[in-house]
Amino acid sequence: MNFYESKKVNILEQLPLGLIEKGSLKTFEKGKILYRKGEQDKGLNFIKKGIVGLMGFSVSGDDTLLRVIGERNLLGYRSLLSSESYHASALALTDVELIYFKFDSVQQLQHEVPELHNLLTQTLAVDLRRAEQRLKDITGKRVISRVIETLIYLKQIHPDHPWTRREIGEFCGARTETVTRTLSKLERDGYIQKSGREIKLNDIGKLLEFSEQCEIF
Amino acid sequence: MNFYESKKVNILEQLPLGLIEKGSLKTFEKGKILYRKGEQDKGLNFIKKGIVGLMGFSVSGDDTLLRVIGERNLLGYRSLLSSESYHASALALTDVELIYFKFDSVQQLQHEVPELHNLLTQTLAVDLRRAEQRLKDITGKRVISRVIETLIYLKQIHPDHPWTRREIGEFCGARTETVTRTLSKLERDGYIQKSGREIKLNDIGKLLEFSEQCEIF
DNA sequence: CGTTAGTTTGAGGCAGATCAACTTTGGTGG
DNA sequence: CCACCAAAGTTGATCTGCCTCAAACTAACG
Repeated sequence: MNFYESKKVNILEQLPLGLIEKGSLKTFEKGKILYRKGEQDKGLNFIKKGIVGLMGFSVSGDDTLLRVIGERNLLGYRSLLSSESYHASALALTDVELIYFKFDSVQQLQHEVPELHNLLTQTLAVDLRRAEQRLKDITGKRVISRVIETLIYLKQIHPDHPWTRREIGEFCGARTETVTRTLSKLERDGYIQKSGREIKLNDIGKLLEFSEQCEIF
Repeated sequence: MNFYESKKVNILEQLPLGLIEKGSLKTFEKGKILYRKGEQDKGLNFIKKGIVGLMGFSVSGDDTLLRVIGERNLLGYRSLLSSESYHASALALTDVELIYFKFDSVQQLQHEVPELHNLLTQTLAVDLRRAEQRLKDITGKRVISRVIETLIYLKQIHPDHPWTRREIGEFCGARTETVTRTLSKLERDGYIQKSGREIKLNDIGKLLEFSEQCEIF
């Protein structure tokens, strides 16, 4: 079980119809900010359509893609459940449609939809594993392994999204130029195929095998 | 609110006496492994005495200190709440005494001690913030800032523990030699005082100010 | 007091960043 | 449908922060 392995969970099943009806629909164009680091808001956002990136922005321009939230997933639960303000900003990586649910407190969530509360606890636990594994990878592994694992992960979440070199780099801690060079090498060695902006992974098993090879001194 | 800021929570208040009596006492010498990555166990460990490090071990020897669990805190809740196996190993950083509570399932925890379940959810959410902020720092900031913030954080958790260069480095993604050099520089510039193996922070505000200065360009 | 773990300092190397110039892609409006 | 343009990607040259290796020193502990 590594960070790039992901089980898809159907959050929708845990959202009672009554709740959904109370939610309000919002739309954001690609590139727009859904919310900013530091803002305080006790609410949940259900991503109906599109992909959202949880971003750690930096003055010097080396932004980090902390988390990727795909369709039919929730956003904002970490802040709600910790009663903290947002620790990062949410960016629309595509055009996004979401349903926003307002809560007054964690207690309300827990009381009104206890199953959802439990599901979110579990999601937090999985997110934490993923973040800590990436923390380990980012210092311990070379860039080629990180790019490979990031490719696999991002493709899994949203196979059809044309992930940019920038996004891949921001996720695994590398510059776009470095990602480009790495992808070129992977294509030369027959592990992937690039056609225009599209990246096709030939064989995930072989890729992971190659990734491990690269770590042996 | 950054990763190195930490609020102390008293878990003990949430542990009913009945539960504590059912727990079993275990002791580990410094350097011993409490549990290993991959093991499966539905239980909680209450650290009665000592400090535990959650470690990401690596064949090449660049280990990562993922989390530090101090006295009167719990360990093992991420695995319990996600129903996953341990994603990292737990290492006794000092001699450790703990009380182990066996659970059959998340449901049991939630049913028998719902307040504890809620507290753990909140803890997960805070841990996730911390991990993601470190993820951002480790790529975006230079080693000197990371060492400074790590010093502040580790000192906060356990002021009296003689944190080693290795532990500091394993926490912030740096080699012991690099940590040594950084600490020497910080001492030369009057920000800290080293006496033997002891590190004294003169002024946390000044340290953080200096940390930010180092990030300009 | 010897042994082991931790610290310090120096010299040299390298993975990946940075800088710069150029090409390709894909969306937009005329 | 094509021309245009901004955004994304590529490639090369150079630089550098931190790692690596090595060797000596110091603290802690049975």
